[in-house]
Amino acid sequence: MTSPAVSTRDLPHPARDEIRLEGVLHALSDPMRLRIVRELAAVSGELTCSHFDLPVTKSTTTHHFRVLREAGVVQQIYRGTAKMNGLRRDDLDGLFPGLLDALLDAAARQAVRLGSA
Amino acid sequence: MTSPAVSTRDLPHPARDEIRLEGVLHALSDPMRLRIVRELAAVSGELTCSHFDLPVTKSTTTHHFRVLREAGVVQQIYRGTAKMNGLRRDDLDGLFPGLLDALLDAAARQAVRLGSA
DNA sequence: CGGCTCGTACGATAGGCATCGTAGTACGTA
DNA sequence: TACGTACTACGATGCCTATCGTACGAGCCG
Repeated sequence: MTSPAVSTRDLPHPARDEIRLEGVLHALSDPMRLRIVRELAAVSGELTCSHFDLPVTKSTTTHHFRVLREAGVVQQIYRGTAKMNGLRRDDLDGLFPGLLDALLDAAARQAVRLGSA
Repeated sequence: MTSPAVSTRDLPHPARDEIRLEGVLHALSDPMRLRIVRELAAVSGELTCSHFDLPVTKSTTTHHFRVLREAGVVQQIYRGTAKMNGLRRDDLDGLFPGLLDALLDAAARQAVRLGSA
């Protein structure tokens, strides 16, 4: 090896300029993925895949994370056996200022509206 | 007839409380529908279905308008043979403040980024 | 080394959906 | 009434996708 990479495996991410609004909206139109993004935004850091306790199998969870990554919503890197996930907030805010916050706020409002008394 | 309705045909719309964020995002994740919404926002009024010159057949156009209506994004009423379409801006702004503007701004920025020099 | 955990890959399946074409309905007008 | 316009309904088609199960690979630990 010539470079001390974090891991031997690396994952394809779209460049900032390749991120499409339609793709982002489609990625966020799935309840599971919207939930993942909300949790990531709440901690404003990185989380492992296994941190999320979703009501689907691990195969499906992997699929959702890939959709989010390929849409440019999250960034993923391997760290040992774990895979860390983080929101691409800088890129999204740069491309679509205010959009992510508006989406998160909308999701939070809907959660309050539907989930509580 | 007991009521002077605008038309004999009426179209089912979701009530404001029934509008779901995921549905709105899904509706807007299609390029055709995003384009329709952008045009509606630009005129801030009502437009007929036939006003839109989309690169799809009229069947498909009807389908897209129905998706937008059932998601709660647009409101439709018959006026004679024409069907008028308008954004449900008040309802969307009430449920998700700032979201629609952020989405329209994001779409405009992407259009500039992709479409012009 | 042996096993354990985390995550992936692949195939299958079932459902959704964007698109089309054709046939039909509602409304206005000559 | 007869015709034209605006939109709809329905069926077909092909693609995408959310889900699962099983088998596998990569890295840690005893």
